[in-house]
Amino acid sequence: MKKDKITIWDVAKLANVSIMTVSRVISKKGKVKESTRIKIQDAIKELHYQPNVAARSLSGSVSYFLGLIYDNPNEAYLNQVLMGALHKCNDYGYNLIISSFESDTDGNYKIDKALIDRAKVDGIIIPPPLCDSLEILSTLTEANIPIVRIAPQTMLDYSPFVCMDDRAAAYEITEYLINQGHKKIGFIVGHPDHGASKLRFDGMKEALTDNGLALNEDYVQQGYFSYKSGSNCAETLLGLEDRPTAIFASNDDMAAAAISTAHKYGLSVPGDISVVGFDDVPLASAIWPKLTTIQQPIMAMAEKAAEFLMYPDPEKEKDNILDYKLIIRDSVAPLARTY
Amino acid sequence: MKKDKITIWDVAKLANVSIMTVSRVISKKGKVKESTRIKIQDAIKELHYQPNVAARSLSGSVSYFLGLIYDNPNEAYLNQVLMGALHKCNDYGYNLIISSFESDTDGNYKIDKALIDRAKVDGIIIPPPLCDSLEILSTLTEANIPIVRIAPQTMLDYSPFVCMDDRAAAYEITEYLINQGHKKIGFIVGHPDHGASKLRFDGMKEALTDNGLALNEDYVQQGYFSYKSGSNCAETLLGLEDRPTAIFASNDDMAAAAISTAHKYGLSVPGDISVVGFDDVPLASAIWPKLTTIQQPIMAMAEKAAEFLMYPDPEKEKDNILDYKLIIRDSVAPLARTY
DNA sequence: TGTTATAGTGTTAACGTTAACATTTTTAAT
DNA sequence: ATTAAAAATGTTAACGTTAACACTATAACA
Repeated sequence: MKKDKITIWDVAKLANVSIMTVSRVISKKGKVKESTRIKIQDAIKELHYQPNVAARSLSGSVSYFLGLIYDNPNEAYLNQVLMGALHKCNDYGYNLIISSFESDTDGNYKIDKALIDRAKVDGIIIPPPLCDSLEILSTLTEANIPIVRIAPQTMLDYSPFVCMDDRAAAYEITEYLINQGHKKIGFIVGHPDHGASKLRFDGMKEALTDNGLALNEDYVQQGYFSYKSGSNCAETLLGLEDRPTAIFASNDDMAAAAISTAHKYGLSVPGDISVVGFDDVPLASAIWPKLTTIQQPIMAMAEKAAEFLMYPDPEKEKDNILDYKLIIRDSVAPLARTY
Repeated sequence: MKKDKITIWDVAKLANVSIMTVSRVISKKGKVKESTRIKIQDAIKELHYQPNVAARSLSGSVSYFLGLIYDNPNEAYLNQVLMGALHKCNDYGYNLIISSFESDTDGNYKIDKALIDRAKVDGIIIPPPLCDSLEILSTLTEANIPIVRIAPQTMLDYSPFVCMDDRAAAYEITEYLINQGHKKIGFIVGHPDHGASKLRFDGMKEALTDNGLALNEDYVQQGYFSYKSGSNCAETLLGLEDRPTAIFASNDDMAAAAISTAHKYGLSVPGDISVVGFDDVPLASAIWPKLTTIQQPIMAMAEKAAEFLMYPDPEKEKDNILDYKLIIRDSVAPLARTY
């Protein structure tokens, strides 16, 4: 009694056309008279027909699969990328295949071509830090697979990408701190392998300079984007004789660590010390006080990346710098003036 | 100069057998003499041959795709499920297709059969809360798609599933609190739609009873697993004339909220009040003080679920209750005795 | 009016694999 | 040595779609 799988043939029969015409309608290629298109679309609806990906993929030049590869970045970051890509894929009838590319101890990536060959993906989305690995990029290019990178820092001419202006964002949040009266600003640098770390540091330094402030080397600590590294850096910063009145951590995890370290020292945040982060991951609003931070449009970047791959268009690809947003919450207080 | 796609034919020619024999080797079905198997496997390696999923899927009865559907559960939870499923899929040459099933305002799920029809998945992994929706389960069953549920709370006979013993875990962590001298224990209930909420509450009550303690209705607050709801409940609990000395929140997000609320009240944790959570999401160790909580084997559950789907085996499926772990960190202090 | 371009449609052969059945080879049993 | 059974391998036709080309109507022009 159960209906068998519905194929393009069933649709063709019902609409009284050939399967090729149906194919033209579903893949939006070639010309079909408006009236027949409607007839066919009605038939598709009536039968609840869904084209079979495997067949389309096998036969045609499009696989309807997009790949997303990742190394172990921040979990929340990955999640955002994932959700963004997923949404867009679902919208356009694509599927997303996710695969981890783990680096060996030397930081080299063993390229597992499985993803590539197995599913014949139409393109691959590459978030950081993978997007800055020449090894990966060249392998993919050789295999002739289109890629779109998310927030790459190097080799910007290598491929289409989407990003935000890290430098400008760091500049803005630093200036915000300065406007609140802070002059002694500690900075926790991000992971040296992530190009964004340098940009954020640059933006911060520039804001300092433009406001007539000098950079105090003691106030700069090298972190690695991890909570742990943030703790260590904050430990050093807060242990300083003449400690900063504000700390700018290059991501939220490290900022959260800084807050927690301050608490441990009996310092109130933002009463005794202000802290700002970067990224606006869920953690940022799950801690107390809630973090003032920069909201990265991570999901939007992933959506755009997916779009670029599904509908390549050199024109659109120039519109690839998305807006960040300064999110003011509770972790910064104006500096009480001291004479 | 570039080599064309390598197919089963190339392997067959190199190994000097028919394509069918090669097929038998790659899909591990049917009998092949050991010596020929080796010959073929060598050829596969030499050519870097990767079977084409689309073709296998189209031709055969196996699609090499597993589905994972989700409603918007806790982000960290989903991430764990995802990683677990992903790992196992990659290990066995499967691909994972992820799709969100959003409920409408009435809490009903509009079943989008796209996932099912489009990719012909071999099975679907269903985490909570979807795994307790009869609507979803019956649709999938009708469509004849194998499913494995993660931590379902109802209709346990409906399908294979993996879970942990929520009741026992809640019992154990409550008893831990009691052993630290706490008698006045506040409890923040989880979302009423998640069956786990009731189990955790039951475990808590049972521990109370077994230790000769009575349940104080004022100490029980209804939360919804969200940070916000945790804040509200903690607000009520801490505002009580005779406030509890410990709070057991049904998940980490709410526990984090409770800690943050305590801080806002000028209460030290765990000095003035102890807090425990449930789940051990990353947040649990990213806040200060670090949360004492129950570690759910979420990733392991997802891995097991994927395995069940890829290699169904009624025997193995009986071994489906995974171990939790009480993680003792810094958010609980023994109760100072007061006479 | 015929010619020519073009919009619209159809036919057939791939795509790379597995299912189902067919055949050959090996082993075991008399 | 003969036969039956089992093991190993091969042949062929799907699977559902699109590419490439072939064809037929319609429109546009001289």
